Amino acid sequence: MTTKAKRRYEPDRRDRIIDSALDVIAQYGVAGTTHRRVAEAADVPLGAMTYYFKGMEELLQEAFARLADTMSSQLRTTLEAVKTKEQARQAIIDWACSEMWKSKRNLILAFELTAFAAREPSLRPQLERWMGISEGYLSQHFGKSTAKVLDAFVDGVVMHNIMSSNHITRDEVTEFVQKLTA
Amino acid sequence: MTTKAKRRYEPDRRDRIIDSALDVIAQYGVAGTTHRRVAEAADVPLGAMTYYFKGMEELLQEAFARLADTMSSQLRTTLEAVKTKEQARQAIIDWACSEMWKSKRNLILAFELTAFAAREPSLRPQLERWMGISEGYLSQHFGKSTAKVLDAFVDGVVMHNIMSSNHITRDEVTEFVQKLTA
Amino acid sequence: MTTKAKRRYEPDRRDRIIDSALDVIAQYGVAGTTHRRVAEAADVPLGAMTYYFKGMEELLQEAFARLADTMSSQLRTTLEAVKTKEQARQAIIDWACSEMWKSKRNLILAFELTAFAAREPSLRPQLERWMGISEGYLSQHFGKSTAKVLDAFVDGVVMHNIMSSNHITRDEVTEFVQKLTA
Amino acid sequence: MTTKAKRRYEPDRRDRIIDSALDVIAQYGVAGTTHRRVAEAADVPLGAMTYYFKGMEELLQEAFARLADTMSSQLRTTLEAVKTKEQARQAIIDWACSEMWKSKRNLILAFELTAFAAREPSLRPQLERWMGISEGYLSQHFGKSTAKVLDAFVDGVVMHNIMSSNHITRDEVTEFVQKLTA
DNA sequence: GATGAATGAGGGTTCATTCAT
DNA sequence: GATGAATGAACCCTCATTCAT
Repeated sequence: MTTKAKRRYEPDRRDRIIDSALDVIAQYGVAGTTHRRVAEAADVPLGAMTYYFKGMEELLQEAFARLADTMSSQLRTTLEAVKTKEQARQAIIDWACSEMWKSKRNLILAFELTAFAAREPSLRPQLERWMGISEGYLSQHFGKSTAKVLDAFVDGVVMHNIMSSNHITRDEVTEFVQKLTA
Repeated sequence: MTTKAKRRYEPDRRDRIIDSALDVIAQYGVAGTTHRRVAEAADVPLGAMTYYFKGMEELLQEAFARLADTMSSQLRTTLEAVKTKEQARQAIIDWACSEMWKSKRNLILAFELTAFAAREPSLRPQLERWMGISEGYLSQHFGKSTAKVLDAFVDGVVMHNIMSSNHITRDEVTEFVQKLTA
Repeated sequence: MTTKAKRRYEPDRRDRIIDSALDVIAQYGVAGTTHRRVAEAADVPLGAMTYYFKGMEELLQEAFARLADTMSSQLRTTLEAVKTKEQARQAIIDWACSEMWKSKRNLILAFELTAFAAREPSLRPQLERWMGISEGYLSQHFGKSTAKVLDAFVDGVVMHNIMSSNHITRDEVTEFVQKLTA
Repeated sequence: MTTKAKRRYEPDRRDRIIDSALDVIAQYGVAGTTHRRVAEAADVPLGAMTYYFKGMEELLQEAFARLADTMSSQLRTTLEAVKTKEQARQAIIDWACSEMWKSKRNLILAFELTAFAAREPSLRPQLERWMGISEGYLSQHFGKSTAKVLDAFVDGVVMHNIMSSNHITRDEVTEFVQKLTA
């Protein structure tokens, strides 16, 4: 009878909380992320926060872990269909210019994650694995050096395009990927 | 015997506080940066924090402004002696492999800054100016596209080398800078 | 042995806090009323203050609202049994010489309230309602002018008797109420 | 050469500070009266506050003392020309309806003062003297009882007229003063 | 299992006051 | 004498966390 329906039998509350945590981090930064804000964003009672997570730390770690997972799998999806060197070039260009980076949300999260991971050793493996993905795929088609460098190049382009208003176009990316992999 | 010395008439305390703030940010992140921690790091009384700065916001902004300034001027120093295209190549390689990035401190700060600036529009200009420096110098020797891309490449290398344990060597950087600027 | 008892599930804590707030205001003035002092007076943890009240402002407003309520209802009790003009005279005299004003507490609070209300428009309605009560009752037995004036007279007597040591006696009050209502 | 002229040889700075203190009290209440606000209102350096006054307490006391003085002397001026009983009646009516009470400033100050004096015994004598003034003059023309009561009546009228929007008119005051002094 | 009322540590900030100049 | 830079105590308030239900 009350306006606020009781909320029971909700299997993936934990998941929803994690997603909401990422939203809150994107909006307020890790600095401004509080149990209260996340609870409200996820529409769960405050008590649920420490019921599902041992503490703020655990929540942040899981949130960033999920972020890394999500991005990794997107990247993987882009890369795993690759058969030829030319497809590899195309895939890496696609990724650099992906829609994913059009919204600032993901990049902000990536920066927050990076800064956070630098202080939270437990996140390092996840981060390294993520960063290793493209190298893994790329090294099937190019040398190891080229793979590393291509990877770094893409990261740089993404960062550059978000931070600066002087964008690098798809054509420019294409041109230089050609040069790097000639 | 370390009694609390009276501490008056100390010029450039403001400066010391800003430096300490950067130290604290590097260690605890913006999230964990508090007046109390900074005050202790700078060895000034708590009251000094809001005496010298209108509030936490102002302190963070000035800290990041200084960071941007410091890095900018280092970068400028590296680049301004450049006369020939070959020197430009060398300078950019030097910068990518600079000692500056050996300590995680600066990179962590750069990430915190970036994430913070994304939410603090007042920091954007400073950040953009910083990011534009190398492009400015590089475009005197290469085309505009190449300048942008070189810049992104260097950022990517730096980031890659900090985040991943699979480092890109100086030789590799050199090789690919050659290719990009051929 | 006065260890700090655990103190949960205590109904009407909010009420006790409000009462304690009035005590503190009476003793230290609004100027000297702090969360800490009230918390100690009410024997509740400091955190309870802003848990039960959005802020100091809300606490003060509720405290003064209660004061007005309490006094209003006492006044009403005194007046509502009145049937005849003579009873009305008696009631107003009773009120002027009421025990309520023997303790300075209530008068001090009344002054603090008045001064506070002058700057806090949200309290005005409550204050006006309070001031209108006796007029309402009195005007059933005397003219409107007389009601207003009787009201003012009583307020003046009360104030005078608290502030000055040269008291107005009950007999004197009686005599002049007779003259005013003759 | 600076825009802010040095301020020297200013004989009555202390006085100006006291006046400004009353302004600040009227605007913010004793609760909101700080050295900084008074210093700004008086346009004196902050350091002057504790140079001229031992502390906030002393400042408040002197401010309220001056308030009492000012009001007393105005009252005295109104009353001292009185020769006949009729003039005394007129004078007291004038005072009750005086312009002084038209501005809320003075009444607010009076309330703040009263509340403050109740807690600051050192102000009591001043307050009693003030309250005794009109009685002194009035008792030359009426009986002691009547004098006391007239005094209280006037105070009540003033208070009523400020606090309530249901004003007592001059005619009504006149009518009841006649009754009280018949 | 799940909740939300309750707590107290610690946050940013203000301010009366001190004291070297 | 007069100042204002400097201090630290105390302010209000937020929040992660606990625990009785």
